[in-house]
Amino acid sequence: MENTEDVRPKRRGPAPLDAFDRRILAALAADADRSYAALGEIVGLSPPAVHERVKRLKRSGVIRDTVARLDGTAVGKPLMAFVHVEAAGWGKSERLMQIARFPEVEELHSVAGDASVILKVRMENPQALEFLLGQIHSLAGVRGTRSYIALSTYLDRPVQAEVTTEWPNVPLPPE
Amino acid sequence: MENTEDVRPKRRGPAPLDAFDRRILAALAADADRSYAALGEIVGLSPPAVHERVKRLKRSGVIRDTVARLDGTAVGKPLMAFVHVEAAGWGKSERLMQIARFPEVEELHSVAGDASVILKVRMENPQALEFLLGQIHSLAGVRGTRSYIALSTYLDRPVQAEVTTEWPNVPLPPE
DNA sequence: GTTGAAATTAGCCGTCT
DNA sequence: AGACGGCTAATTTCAAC
Repeated sequence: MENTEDVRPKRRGPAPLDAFDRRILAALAADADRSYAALGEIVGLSPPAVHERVKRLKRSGVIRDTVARLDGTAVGKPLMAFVHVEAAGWGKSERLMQIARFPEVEELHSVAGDASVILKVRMENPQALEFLLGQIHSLAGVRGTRSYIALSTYLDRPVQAEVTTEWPNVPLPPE
Repeated sequence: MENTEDVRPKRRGPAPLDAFDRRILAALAADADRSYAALGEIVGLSPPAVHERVKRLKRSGVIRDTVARLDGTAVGKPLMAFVHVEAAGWGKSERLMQIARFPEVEELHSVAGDASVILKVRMENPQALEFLLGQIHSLAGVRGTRSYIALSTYLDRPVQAEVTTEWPNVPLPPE
């Protein structure tokens, strides 16, 4: 055979995740406070094997980081809101990025839709939100904002490793 | 003295967080993969003292859990979107709650504003979003939805223990 | 990937400051 | 309430198979 080594050299892009990887990721996304031994029991591997895979998944960036999730109310931020920012020009100005410096701002996305940027913020009270909105409005090119204050949070979980497979037509099991 | 024991018995509500607690929470929210010895160095306490506090913070619920945060694209969900659901009656129907069963749904909040419910979803492709929107529209009382597809995510971090104190007038440091 | 052993670390006493 | 010492059990980590 000749000339096969440059056609799809080995694999392009990141290594695909096998069933073991998926199970490890699902387990760690649900609770990262687990020993490799416990993980091994869950996914069906030995502790060193799990350790090896976790190390690889971290290196490759599949696992971004592992963090403690705090209770917003307990740390003095009972008020959560999404803020839609409508920018005149093109949403991503360097100045706008600066609002990420506020610890109250947790997420910042540019989006397609009738908003240029969506922020997720969490703060002490409405006054703090008012102040932040003032800061945003003071930026050049900001046409307006719309805020959606959370009344209740029914679900708040990290990225799930699982995907919906029974597809289509899983007509939402009644109750 | 008489009759002082029922007036503010000791303390009501959760114990307030002191400066050490704040530092511990900030460190763990940024990276939960730390030994108590390392944490102690950061916050200025001995390992046992840190251990004691972390245990208390977990018991009291200030630390909800510690999780691995996965890369959406790497797990096959490159498409993130916020979906606003406008419900006819009162947003929180039991049926609507059932969409939390989809692993693609990460957050579900009822909000004040011109949307009854806001969902954060992450999925494989637009077809998957179309399917999910179909499921939502099939629910009784759903008047309509508006979707905001994320083009770029500039910030995505957990609840921060810090709060903005230099307040008001921190005019967003120029670059 | 598995097994088995070594080096760290976690977890838990006391007691002292 | 925290520091310190030591102690045991558990976990991480590295070795060989």
